[in-house]
Amino acid sequence: MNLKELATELGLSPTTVSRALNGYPEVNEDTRQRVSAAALRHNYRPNTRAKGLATGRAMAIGHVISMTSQHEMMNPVFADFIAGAGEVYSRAGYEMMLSVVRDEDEAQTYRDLKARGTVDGVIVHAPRANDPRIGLLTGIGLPFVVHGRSTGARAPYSWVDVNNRRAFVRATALLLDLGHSRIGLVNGLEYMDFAIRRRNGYLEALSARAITPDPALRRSEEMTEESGYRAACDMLALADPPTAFLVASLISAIGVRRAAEDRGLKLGRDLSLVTHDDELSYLGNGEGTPIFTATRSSVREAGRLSAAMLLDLIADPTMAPQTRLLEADLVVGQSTGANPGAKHLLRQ
Amino acid sequence: MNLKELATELGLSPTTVSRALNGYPEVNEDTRQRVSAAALRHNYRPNTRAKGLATGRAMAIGHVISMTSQHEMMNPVFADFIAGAGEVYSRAGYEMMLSVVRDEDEAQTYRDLKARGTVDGVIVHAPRANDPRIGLLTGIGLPFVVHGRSTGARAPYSWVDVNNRRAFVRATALLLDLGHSRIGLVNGLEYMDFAIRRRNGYLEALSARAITPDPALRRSEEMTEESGYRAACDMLALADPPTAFLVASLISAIGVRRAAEDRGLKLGRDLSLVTHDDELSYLGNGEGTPIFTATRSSVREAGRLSAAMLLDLIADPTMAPQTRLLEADLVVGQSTGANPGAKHLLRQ
DNA sequence: TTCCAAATTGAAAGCGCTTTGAGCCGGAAT
DNA sequence: ATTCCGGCTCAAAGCGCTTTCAATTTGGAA
Repeated sequence: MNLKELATELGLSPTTVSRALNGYPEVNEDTRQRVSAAALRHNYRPNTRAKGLATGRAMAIGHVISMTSQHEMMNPVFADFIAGAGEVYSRAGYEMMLSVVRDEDEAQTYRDLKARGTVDGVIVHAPRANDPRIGLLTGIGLPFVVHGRSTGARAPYSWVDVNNRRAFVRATALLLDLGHSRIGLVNGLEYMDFAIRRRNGYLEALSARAITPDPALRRSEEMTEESGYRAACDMLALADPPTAFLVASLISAIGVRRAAEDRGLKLGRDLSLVTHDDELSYLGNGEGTPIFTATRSSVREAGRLSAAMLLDLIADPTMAPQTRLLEADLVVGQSTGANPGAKHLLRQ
Repeated sequence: MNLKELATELGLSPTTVSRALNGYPEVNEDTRQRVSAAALRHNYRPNTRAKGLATGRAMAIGHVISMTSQHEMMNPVFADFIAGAGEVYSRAGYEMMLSVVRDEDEAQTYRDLKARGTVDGVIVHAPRANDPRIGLLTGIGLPFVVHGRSTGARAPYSWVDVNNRRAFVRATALLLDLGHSRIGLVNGLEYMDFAIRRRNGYLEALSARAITPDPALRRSEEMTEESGYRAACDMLALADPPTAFLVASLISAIGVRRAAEDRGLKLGRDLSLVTHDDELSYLGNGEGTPIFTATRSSVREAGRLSAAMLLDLIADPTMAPQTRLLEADLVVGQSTGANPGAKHLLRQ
């Protein structure tokens, strides 16, 4: 059933039917009722492509997921982010298009998306320092919002990000307050912008207390359970091991916990741990008291905000770049406690 | 830059340019070269919507993710599944469309997708027993492939599934062989088809050894770390606790491990555990010897196979429904061992 | 030399919608 | 009575592509 058929059946012109369904004011109310009823009866929906062709709008947003050929890692926060974004798109009548591409094809993918008019805008995931995608997208004139930021970007651009630096400053300070001075950082890959900011937060908090950071207490890897485990094992095997860990993801934190338990160390008593928690739906951090003390920020909410911002940008292309900095909560759970070896210091 | 402009610049008709770019045989080879070069030079890409309108094909596949309003869970295997499917789509020139909808809107979403011609086919995720989507999609004539199966479906339909029953029969048998007779089942929600099949496998293996299953040793919940933890805590607190667990997901298994460690039980020594492992990219099960003994099957590969099957079905609509049953590997890791309390039995 | 088939190109219609510009009608204003 | 206007409706063009059908050219067969 298409517009023409529907119009014929109603004894109206396609013009009027189109207007009736799109809420134009000049159509008679009775007519509109008749049209709506008929449309409903036949489950009529305007053809997406025809409508898009006529209006010039795709009513779709692109998400490009690039996969490094070496370690084909699917970003675990991705699922929750798009769940949030998807809610917003649905409500606004937009579709979400996903492209899974190899790293080296990413730039061409954006160019294609623009040239073929497949989408009205894109969300940029997992930005790095000096991320080339920002310049590229600005250049080709495809509206975009970055989930995260890119240190080193020259011109302004739209983004939604968590205050990663601040979160890790506070987390580090918490551990320092508990008497820990040897704090291991189990970070994500440090070409990722968020990881850079978290490291900076960690270093900043240490230097605020005049503590010289020990490079042996820093690891930067893909955030898997396995890498968290290995990082913790290695650091705990040092002559002067850390008494606390600051971890970039709940998944890595689970690996750290496994390493601790391998050595009979109980978290919160023998060893402290603070992790970042993206509030992934399938990885709850305990229901009452959190299992892990954590810097917490909902990635799903970030998805909602990014999507809404992008739709605004598309609606009004003259709008200046928008930014939104979210603060992470610092929630205290069962994985932190005073440094047992430093009790005498705390008593002073 | 559109077709007409490109044609004008080349002094050709749009017809010829279109044919040249689409590889029709009747165009002169020299002409084709000229056209290709010009297209490349201007980064010309045919407009998706115009092309779709003219050909009647959307060149897009839909994935509808429904979210129960109660517990807004994003299926953790979803990300890896679409990574696999996405690879296949890209190679074939298809786009992937994602719709995040509320449970109650799901049926209407499929109808819309069909009526608006947004996609050429869909993948059905997370099927339940007697899943209404199968009848619906068959009825409206939208090609589809189910990732999983639906017990109780009347007519044949296309699917890609793991042999869940068999996997859990084997896993249970392994535990029985190790002398465990009280085996706790930490299953997913049992309206999910895969969970039904896993439970059946478990029960079948028990009855094959004439063991009466104890309902107190069975839990069926959403597969989160927290629910795994709670299930294990509850069962371990029984007067006659299980000596082994069979778990439906690596995430739940991590919760079970936490429960075990809370009570000072070491996996593989004091308590055995076999879990299903979907080989999620961010949740590796150890690199050498697996951490958990597991029934293993790559969900990413299932994504690839499902996508390929769907594209075949779309290419030839007369094709009969296709099916593909994958066998899970049973890999022995560090989480299983002989039942310490049953050693005397084994020695017999 | 004539004719036909093959090779190559183009004009135009059509995909299903939106939107511009115009038309029609009845009643109010002049 | 004439003009004008508001309220509705419609014809037709156009969005950018594909594809049918027709036209033209060319080379060789007759």
